Amino acid sequence: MSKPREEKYQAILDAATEAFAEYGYFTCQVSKIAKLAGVADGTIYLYFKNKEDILVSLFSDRMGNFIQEIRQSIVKCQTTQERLFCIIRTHFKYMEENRSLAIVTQIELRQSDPKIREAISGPLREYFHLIEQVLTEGVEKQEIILADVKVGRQMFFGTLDAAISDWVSSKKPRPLEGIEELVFELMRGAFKIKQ
Amino acid sequence: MSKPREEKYQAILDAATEAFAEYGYFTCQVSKIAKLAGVADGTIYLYFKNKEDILVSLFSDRMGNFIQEIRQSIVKCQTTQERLFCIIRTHFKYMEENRSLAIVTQIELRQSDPKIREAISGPLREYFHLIEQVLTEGVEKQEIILADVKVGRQMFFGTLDAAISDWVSSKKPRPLEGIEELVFELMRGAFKIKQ
Amino acid sequence: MSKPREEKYQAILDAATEAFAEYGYFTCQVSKIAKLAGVADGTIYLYFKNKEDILVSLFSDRMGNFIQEIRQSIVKCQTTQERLFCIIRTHFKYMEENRSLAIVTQIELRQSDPKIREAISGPLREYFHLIEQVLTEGVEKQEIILADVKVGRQMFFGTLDAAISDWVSSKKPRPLEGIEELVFELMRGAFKIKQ
Amino acid sequence: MSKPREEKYQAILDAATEAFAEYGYFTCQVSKIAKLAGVADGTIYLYFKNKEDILVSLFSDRMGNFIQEIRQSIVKCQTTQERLFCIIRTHFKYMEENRSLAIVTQIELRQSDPKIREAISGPLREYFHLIEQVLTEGVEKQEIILADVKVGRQMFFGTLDAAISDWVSSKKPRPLEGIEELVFELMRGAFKIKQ
DNA sequence: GATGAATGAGCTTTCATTCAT
DNA sequence: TATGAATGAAAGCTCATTCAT
Repeated sequence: MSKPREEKYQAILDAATEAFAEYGYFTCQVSKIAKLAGVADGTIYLYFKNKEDILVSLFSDRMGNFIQEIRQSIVKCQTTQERLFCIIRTHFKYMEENRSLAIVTQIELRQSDPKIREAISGPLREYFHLIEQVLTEGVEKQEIILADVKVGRQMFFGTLDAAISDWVSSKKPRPLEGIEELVFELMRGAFKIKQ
Repeated sequence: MSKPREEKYQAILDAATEAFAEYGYFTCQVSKIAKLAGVADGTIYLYFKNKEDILVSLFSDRMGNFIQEIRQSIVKCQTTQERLFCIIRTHFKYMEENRSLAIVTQIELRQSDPKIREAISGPLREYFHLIEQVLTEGVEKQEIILADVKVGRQMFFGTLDAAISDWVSSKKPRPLEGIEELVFELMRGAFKIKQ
Repeated sequence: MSKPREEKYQAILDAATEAFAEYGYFTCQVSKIAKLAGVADGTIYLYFKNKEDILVSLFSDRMGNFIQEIRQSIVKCQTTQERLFCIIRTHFKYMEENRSLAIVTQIELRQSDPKIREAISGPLREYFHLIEQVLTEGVEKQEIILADVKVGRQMFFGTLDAAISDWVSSKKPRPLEGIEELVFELMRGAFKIKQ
Repeated sequence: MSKPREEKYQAILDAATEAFAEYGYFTCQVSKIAKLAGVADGTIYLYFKNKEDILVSLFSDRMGNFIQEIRQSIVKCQTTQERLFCIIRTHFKYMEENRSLAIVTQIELRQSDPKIREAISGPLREYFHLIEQVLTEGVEKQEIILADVKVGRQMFFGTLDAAISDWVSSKKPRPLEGIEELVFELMRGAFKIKQ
């Protein structure tokens, strides 16, 4: 993609993130995104097939980015304990820096429209898979104790997700940074990680 | 409310639960609910102010029910450990028996439309509060160790929520009943519950 | 179909005929038809699937009617000569009484949009078939001389069609009634009909 | 017009003929013509005022060509009989060699959009006039018998038009060349042309 | 002259809601 | 109370046309 094209593509995606976060996917008109992006309505359709494609692209682009960042962050970690803490920290940091994305994620992650769900599920599943890999490896290396990796992932992700959800819906949220340690402490107990 | 009126009210709410679960709130037309409930489109508006009111009523009615059931179930429990396990079991059992409600909960819990969110948040907050009460009491009685009750609740609820989410979106889910023990085992570790 | 439903259906079809005749299918907005029919835009869609369906229904309804009238008119005829004259007369009379339909026929008969063409071609082909039957019978009974029935039909129909076309596009057309004899006289020569 | 300018002008007209024939005037986007002509969308507007102007130009250019060819072909004819046969042959030959133009003619000849109709009617009327001239002269020279020249022209043109229409819409048309004689034989009878 | 990205007016269609019966 | 035909506002999307490069 050429430079200015890529820039406008990202500008529309940024605008969509903001707009979806504020109004929700269905309540948000395409014209609102266009206005926010500073382009004409029709321009949107030079970059995206339709409204749904904006949402889907938003996910693969932003979530892809997010997962990549997570991946990079754990690469230098030595132990499972470090890896888990690293994911918590990066997850919180990323969402804190991308509040609108966090909201959209919270909101649209569970769209029931099957078409949308399917399209969205890819990146999310990838993240789930990554977490499960870390857990599996931890079990193998006997760094953690865990009877069921899937349930472990559900707890791990569910906790982060619920924390974000609270943070997102709170008017005056305490910084997510402040609860990293608290969350990790719980995980340590759950996974029987030695001090 | 008179008997037959109450019955039709519930019939519409049942229909709405099914329909919202299948199509999602926005994608589901009021006429679909009407058809499923076996009433005319116009009749809906004799019982509900508008489409949004159906969703909101659905939540306060069904979630109210749910919370009441949870409350009843923990009333006979002696220890925090029992209470937590009881919540897990009842939560899973209720959702398993009301799959459509579970789906709607998953989907619409995070509506971004501020009006809807506000209306929905009531029952959910009540549930959060209940969990936090149990945790607080557990800390006070030194039955569990927990640095931050809110984060504890996030982990507790988030885990259940993520489990339901997986269960709901899976074509062939393993019964939730089967993971109660697994989930509880994690909680025991997290909250440092003695064996 | 119930009485009032049928009436409104016909009213919309009448309005569509007028509107298509005046503006052409593509240039005519659905809202114009609705206005002319005295109904709301949305009402149109209670009776027709979409804009195209209006055109298609218009054809099968009106052309069906037309062909039926032609059929009825020739039933009492004894000779091929009478039948041909009868078709000419009825064709002209019908179109003269349904000027808008005549225009729509002229205009949309040759739509290139394949979907529309296909849908429209049915009734027209039926008419062609009817003419060819009359000609074939005439040849068999030796009431006319004709080397090729299809070409004979092309001439017969083409002539009527061109006459209507002129009449339709003329501001001050001479009545079609006035040229029945002239047209028939040409046919008599072409088909070698004995005096 | 300069040489390369004229070439590009014709290239666009060629492309438009193909594209209109395939999709119809309204269904065909300007961008499709541009693509087919191998030029940018904007370039079209350096040669034509707007989409409508393409259609109109197409007609005056191509139909002008057609009529000129007809004119040239009858110039060497001695009798009305020869002239009529010559028109039939040339008409068929030209359309057979320019199938797309034939389609466009069939389709758009009867546009209801008044502006387009008016613009198109010029060349067509010229052709009508030419036919009528031949017929009038034939009557005057007593080579044909015809009560009404206009009706005569309607029959003559209508027949050719209907034949083309069939040919155009048929998947496997018999060559028009094959029906020249058949058509002429009918004309001979209609116009009482002596053998 | 040539380009093609950008524009935005205008279209078809949907669907929550109303109201005469 | 119940109905369901009718409403009409509103939204996604297309595409002829423009204009900066």
